[in-house]
Amino acid sequence: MARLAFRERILQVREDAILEAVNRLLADKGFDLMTVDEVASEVGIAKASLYRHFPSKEALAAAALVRLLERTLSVIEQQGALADATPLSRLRAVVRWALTEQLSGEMPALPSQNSSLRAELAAHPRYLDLLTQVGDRLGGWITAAQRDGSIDPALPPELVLFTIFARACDPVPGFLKAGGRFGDEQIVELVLGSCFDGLRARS
Amino acid sequence: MARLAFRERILQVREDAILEAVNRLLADKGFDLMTVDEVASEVGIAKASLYRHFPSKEALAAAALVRLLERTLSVIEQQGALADATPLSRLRAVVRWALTEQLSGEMPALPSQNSSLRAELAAHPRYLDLLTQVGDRLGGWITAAQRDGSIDPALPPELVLFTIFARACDPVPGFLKAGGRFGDEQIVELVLGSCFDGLRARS
DNA sequence: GTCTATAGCCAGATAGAC
DNA sequence: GTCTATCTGGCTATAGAC
Repeated sequence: MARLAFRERILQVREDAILEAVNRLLADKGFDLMTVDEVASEVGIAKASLYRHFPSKEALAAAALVRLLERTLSVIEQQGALADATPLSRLRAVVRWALTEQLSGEMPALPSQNSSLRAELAAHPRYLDLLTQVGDRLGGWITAAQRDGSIDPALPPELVLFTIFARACDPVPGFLKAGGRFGDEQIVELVLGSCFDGLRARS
Repeated sequence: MARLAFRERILQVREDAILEAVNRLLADKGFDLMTVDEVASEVGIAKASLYRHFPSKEALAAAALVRLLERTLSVIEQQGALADATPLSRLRAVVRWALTEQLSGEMPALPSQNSSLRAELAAHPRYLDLLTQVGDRLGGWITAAQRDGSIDPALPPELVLFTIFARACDPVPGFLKAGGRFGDEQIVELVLGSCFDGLRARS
């Protein structure tokens, strides 16, 4: 019994290593260009062994995205636990986290419009459930921020939610980093500012 | 001689048809998922004939992107010719055009980070030249708008330029469209507003 | 200069030994 | 359960007939 649990722990650790590699590769090249061979060699196991853990390349990516949503939820819960935070400061903190992850190469790219991954995700109950949870939590803060007047009450809440979501795959941080004039923290604050404050001057 | 010119016109028309098909497919599935077979069948010619016009799949996509930049420049010049326009209104108009193109499925997706297309584009003189021209023209308006106080003078001009560029591949319009609650014109104005005015309320 | 047919390659998935 | 070796299919690119 103890041996079995030990075995399961080993498996768990290996799956974590697999998903971390997938996560990095998804961030680096995206789903289409990521090959299962690369994943296997990065983890240091044979491709056939990967297919013992996950039935397909799509399932592999879906599991990595589920892991990402779980991490996102934990960030959200952490923010929710802060006693003196406002709805707006919580939203900003979540976006700041997403931008930081993206700049350190740990934020998977969105699957392209017509990818086989999209179909798999649309039928993946756990993924959809987590996505809904993230949307609900953020949505609650958004409407609260609109009630307290910090976020423009005239904006449809979906627009705000999607705009926040989209920061996770914003190409602007990468452009700024390629320019070389700014450090990562500066980039995060610049993009964060442009997202919430806009490009127009505030009087 | 007249026959030769005629022949060239035919070729030109065919190449236009090819590039339009490529443009649509790039918008729909992106470079990696677009196959040369699809392009050929959409145009109604054989794949081998395509390779008479363009030496590779990358060259095909590069030509479509050059065409996109040429269209962009013509929009810019059209805006520049308006006598009573302000720098800010010109920038808004260009972003509005890009969002409209994207919503009607005619804005190619950015090549993914590690694509073979990136390498080809980085060595494509005409592409780079056009990109610089677009950047210079928009950059001029941006600094002018910062001088007249309509765009926040504290923002680095690159940030503004990249943020404007990035609207062309913003996933938010697609999300809003999928939601079904808004028409295309509404979506364009909403995203345009969130880009320039930000999410926070303006007092 | 357009077609059909095919070469050559590469990636996802699997068989079968251990 | 992990490995090596292989199958299979699809894609880019080209050869060769007309």
